[in-house]
Amino acid sequence: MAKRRGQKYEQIIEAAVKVIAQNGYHNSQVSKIAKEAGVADGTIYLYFKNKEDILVSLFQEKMGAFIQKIEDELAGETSIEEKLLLLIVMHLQQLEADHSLAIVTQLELRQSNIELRNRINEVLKGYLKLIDTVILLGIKEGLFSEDIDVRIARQMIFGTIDEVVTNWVMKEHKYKLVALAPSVHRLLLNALRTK
Amino acid sequence: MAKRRGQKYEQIIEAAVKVIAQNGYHNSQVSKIAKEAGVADGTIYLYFKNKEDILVSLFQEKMGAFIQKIEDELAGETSIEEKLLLLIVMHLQQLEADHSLAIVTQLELRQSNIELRNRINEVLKGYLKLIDTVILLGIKEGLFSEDIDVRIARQMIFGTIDEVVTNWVMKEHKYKLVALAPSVHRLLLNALRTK
Amino acid sequence: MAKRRGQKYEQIIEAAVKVIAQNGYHNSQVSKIAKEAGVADGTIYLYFKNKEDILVSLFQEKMGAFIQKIEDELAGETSIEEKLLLLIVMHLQQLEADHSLAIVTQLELRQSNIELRNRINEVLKGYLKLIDTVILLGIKEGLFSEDIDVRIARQMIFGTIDEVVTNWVMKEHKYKLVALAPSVHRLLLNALRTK
Amino acid sequence: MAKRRGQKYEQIIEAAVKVIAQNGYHNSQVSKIAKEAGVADGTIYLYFKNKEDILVSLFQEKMGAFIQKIEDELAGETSIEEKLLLLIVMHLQQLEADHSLAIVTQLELRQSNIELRNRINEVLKGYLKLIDTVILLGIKEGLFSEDIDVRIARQMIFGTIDEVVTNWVMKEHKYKLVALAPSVHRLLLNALRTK
DNA sequence: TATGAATGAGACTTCATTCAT
DNA sequence: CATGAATGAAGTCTCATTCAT
Repeated sequence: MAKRRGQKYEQIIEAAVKVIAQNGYHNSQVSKIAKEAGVADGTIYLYFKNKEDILVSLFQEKMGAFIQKIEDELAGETSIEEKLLLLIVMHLQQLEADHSLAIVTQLELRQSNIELRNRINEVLKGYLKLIDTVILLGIKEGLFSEDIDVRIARQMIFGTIDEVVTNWVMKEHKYKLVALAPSVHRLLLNALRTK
Repeated sequence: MAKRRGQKYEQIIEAAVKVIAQNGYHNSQVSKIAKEAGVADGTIYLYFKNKEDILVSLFQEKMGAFIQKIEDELAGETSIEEKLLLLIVMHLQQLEADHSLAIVTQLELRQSNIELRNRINEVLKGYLKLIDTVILLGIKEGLFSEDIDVRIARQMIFGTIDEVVTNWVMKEHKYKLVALAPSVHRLLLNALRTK
Repeated sequence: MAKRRGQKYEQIIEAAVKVIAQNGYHNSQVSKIAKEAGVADGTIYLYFKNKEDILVSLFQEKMGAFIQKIEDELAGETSIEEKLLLLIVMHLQQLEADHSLAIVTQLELRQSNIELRNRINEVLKGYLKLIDTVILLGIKEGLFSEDIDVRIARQMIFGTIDEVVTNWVMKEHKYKLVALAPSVHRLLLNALRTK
Repeated sequence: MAKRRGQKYEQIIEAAVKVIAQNGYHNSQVSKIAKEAGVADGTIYLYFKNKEDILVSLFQEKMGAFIQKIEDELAGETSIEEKLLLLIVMHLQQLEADHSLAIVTQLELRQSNIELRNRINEVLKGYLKLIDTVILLGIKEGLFSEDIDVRIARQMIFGTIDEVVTNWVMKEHKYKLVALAPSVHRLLLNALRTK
């Protein structure tokens, strides 16, 4: 099986997001995904090595685009403050724009086994590096304190945004997520800013 | 089945922590836990309604003690700064003291289904309230800004500590966890403090 | 899974022989065997490691008894001629007495993969050694020529009897198998006898 | 689908022998044979009705040539003894000359289902008739005993040679096969010869 | 209370065959 | 003639839970 891209590849990824968001990770049989994608069960295996590969690919595709977008936007901003705000806004925005994807990334994909989790983390590394870049730039420009432990700061930024999104998902998207960006931004900026 | 404490009840809980930490959530069969606990498979069902109930009970027992300890200690402290530091230190300390438990709470139990996750969150509420108390007290005493969104602040505090612990677990406990408390404390305090 | 013996173990073996003889090797699903044995599918796996293990065990059990019987009888006979006749008669007799077993050993079990075939051959070794013993004794007593290549002689004896049985099975047991023993005996004896 | 010979037909047959000898019967998918033959999967079905048809055709082609050769050679010989020797020698020789084919005929094709086995036996009939001819001629000429049961004698001859070849294949061709011909010949001749 | 043998539902994946191009 | 992407049926095995002892 050489991995192939193509229309069906996309169809299956989209179907997987939808089916997993709707039925939960452990109740998302390959046959269900195939049906939703409008292909035969066996066709899945022409595009993916196995079921787990669907999930990893899903995360790679979606997260890849996610990171790329943020990266592109960040390049345009000049001030650190705005860079941080933009990062938060876009993170929240992209997940708010796709409820199914939010459910999958915040809840369902975390039910996977450790091995899959590690592969997901591999993909996440790109995003974490982006965060590091902003922190380091902030320190360099004197906006953030030199004493900051970059690793801990990154864990704070990611941990905070992630927790905010997860709470929103578990509250079943009952409120506007992006609206929380300013509060989050203020807190994180405060945390890092030189006093 | 009337739930009942007893020596075997404890034995099974401890066995579950050990087995899950060692074998992973999805490879921790009831029979394995029973064997580790030194009881027959059927005996499990005299003490727990089903497998999920073992996990919820595990979390309740361990987290209950966890929260209680923190609550007790916090009562003794006077300054907000020290209360926050204590909360962080104890959170890290307790998990660092029990690697198996850390693996189970940070990684394995998150592989459970949504329903179980909700029941776990129910247990977590006690801890989150504790955090809220500290924040509200800080605001009341004028140490923390009045503009703070308490919910977001709580999510930042919990999200940050949780992310720090998870990273430590995934790095296989290669460094001292409590040693990170001051850094975490400084960042979080900064975030909340009136400027 | 520690292999257990017991009533169910026997039941499953017998059911397997019957089902395989009736439906053919490749159409004998575990569920079919379980049903015939009057146990649940899962029960099979309390007694056998996997499906292949049923087949190997089946062969070991049946062939073990088969060889044992022949060995016991042979011990009683004195003359080589009669030993050889007895071996042929018992081989034919035992398979004629159990048509299902004959179908399974002559046709169905040979459809198994090489690995299983090797394990089956391992069991067969006991029988082949028995044949060797007769040949060597015959040579020692001067009845059989010293020039005989024991290995080839053994292959002739086994190959001939096996072919005779297989033909009988494929002709659907239309004639008396043991009735052929004298003819087979005469030919094989002639082949080996000093001239 | 009118069956038709042609370059590709041969290619596919040769590919099947090679693939089956290398990968085993149950691991020889149509796609693997197609790839080895250098044609598309679908092309197989322009030359063969289905997968089984490849195997039967393979056996027919190879065995047909096999029998023809032996038949031709036998015609030239005058004495019965030499005819029998020739038959043995050629049988061993042809399989020794093509290890892949030997593996396929002695081991792999026997893993096929009963139906296929029957069709293979159909092809074998030509060979068995050839053996019968030699036996009958021997009896007619007074070299072989009149008491001989021709069917049993044929089964002995074929069973013996077949067993000898199978043992050679399973010992992974570690010794010279044709070298065994004299021993086999002596035994079989002895068996049949008038005393 | 305690045991542990027995149950049986449920899903991933393979691969021979087809057919539109 | 030739291709190869797509199909979809079908089977082994695991493991939470029960219940007779």
